[in-house]
Amino acid sequence: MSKVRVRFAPSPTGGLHLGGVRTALYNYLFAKKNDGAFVLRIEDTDQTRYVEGAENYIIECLNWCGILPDEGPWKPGEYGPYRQSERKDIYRKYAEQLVESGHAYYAFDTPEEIENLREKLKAQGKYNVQYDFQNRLNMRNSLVLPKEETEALLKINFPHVVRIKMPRDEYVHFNDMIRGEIEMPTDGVDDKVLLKADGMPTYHLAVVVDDYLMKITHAFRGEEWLPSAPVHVLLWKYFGWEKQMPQWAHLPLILKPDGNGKLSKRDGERLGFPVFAMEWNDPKSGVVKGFKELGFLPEAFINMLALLGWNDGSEQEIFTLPEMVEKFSMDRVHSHGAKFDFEKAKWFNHEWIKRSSVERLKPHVKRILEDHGAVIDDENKFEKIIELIKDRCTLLTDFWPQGSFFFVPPTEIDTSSILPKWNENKNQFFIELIRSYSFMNLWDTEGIEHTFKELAAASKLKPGELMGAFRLMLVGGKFGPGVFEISSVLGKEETIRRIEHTLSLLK
RNA sequence: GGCGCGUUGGUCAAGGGGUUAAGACGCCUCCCUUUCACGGAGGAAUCACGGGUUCGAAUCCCGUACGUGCUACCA
Repeated sequence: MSKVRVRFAPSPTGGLHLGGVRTALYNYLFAKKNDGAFVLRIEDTDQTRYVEGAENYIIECLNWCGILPDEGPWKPGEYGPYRQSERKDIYRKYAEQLVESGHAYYAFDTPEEIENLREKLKAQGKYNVQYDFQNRLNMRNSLVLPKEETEALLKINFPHVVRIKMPRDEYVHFNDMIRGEIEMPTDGVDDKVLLKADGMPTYHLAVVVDDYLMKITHAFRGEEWLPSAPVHVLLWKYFGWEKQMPQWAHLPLILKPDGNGKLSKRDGERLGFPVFAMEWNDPKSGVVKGFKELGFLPEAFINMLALLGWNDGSEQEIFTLPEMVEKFSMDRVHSHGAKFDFEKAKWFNHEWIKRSSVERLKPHVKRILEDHGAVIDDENKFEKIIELIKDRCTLLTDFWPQGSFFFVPPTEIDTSSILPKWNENKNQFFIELIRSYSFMNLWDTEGIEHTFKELAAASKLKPGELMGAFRLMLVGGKFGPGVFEISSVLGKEETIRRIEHTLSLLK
């Protein structure tokens, strides 16, 4: 058997959304699992939808996810070029080959003429308004025109397209790795344009020619392609490449969390969660944040995505990329769509943060804290802080609200929570605490706690009555790790300073 | 409208003739913690509907409903 080769073939038309990343991920997993090659092919045949910068952005996203392809426009292998626009000259020859063999034809109809056909058929009450076997003989194409006229039109380069001549009353069979044997009637599909008037191929022609030329063995794409699959299968057959046709797998859709339909960029804006992997700056509509900017770890992001439509049959939900490579199989991918659940996505991230080492988290957290103006001058302290608060961070961005008090004294100290029970005894306790603390030489958690509790006992106060206040002084609120640990990280001077500050507020 | 694909708690899902129908998210209760989380123990909640086949159906078959996709010189 020949070497496994798969491809991810996005159009550079905008941000890379969840569904796209998942398709790329499944391609990656399948390729690695089978010791094959993962190819990136840019499908930029629609020049009207082309967006500057989208290609590099896609590569950056894949890189962030850790699933960079083995071949692609930036890293050519032996099957380039990897942009379809740069392969333009290849396609015409194949389209003409099809015309010669009688499986395709030239069509000279202008867009207006086709529109007229649609209008006419609609007026007749017909629902199937298609350029197909029922109508093609009424149109201006090489099927009805005399041979000389066709040739004359081609000679003067009259705008034309090449259309496939879909057979009538036939069934196309093929095997889908997820859905099994599929049988589809050819009647339902119209005579798809294969080569456009501008000389560019449509998806239908390009995908077949390129998959063939690039020796693709397995072709994975979204479920939305299923209805036109007969066109592609027929093309493989008409070209005489049937034996090399890749194994198909049509991936389930990722759906909106609430209503119905495919997840779209708009849904993210509407429901308040990202749909892109990384921030995308659209030339027209502006900047849209991605999972990365929101504080997702790439490991968590792809883990979550992989499980949206696949599982290994066990109860395991947290997988590293190598684990997924090992466990992945296309026949365990679902045949039905899944609604995206942002809450669950965040759970994956939380799990990953909890399980990640301080070392792994360090660069991310450092960036986030420094963005808020924190100065990290003590590596040991910094590591200790991460260790102390990582369990309570769902997103990487939470490290700031959860840890800012380590770097900056709390600006808001809500004394109202302790004021009702505040009295002179407590005030006196903290005054003495400052004194005791100032005499301490070894500033460690145990010592801080011991001193605190001993003094509390001497003052005939319960530690519980005092710790809330102590926490408030250090943190500014009712949250965070143990107070004595916080104090030990903060240092003696800073601890005393914060006690004094709050005491002054309570006067 | 036509054609395709699908349907297990609110969501992700395991299970593919005999199960008390796993597990996870979310929600609720309790424990731990003199904070907030983490962690632990519980709880509520599911086989779309109707017919078959079968001793027996969530599981196989047929309908229906619902959802979703396609129906472009877009991918």
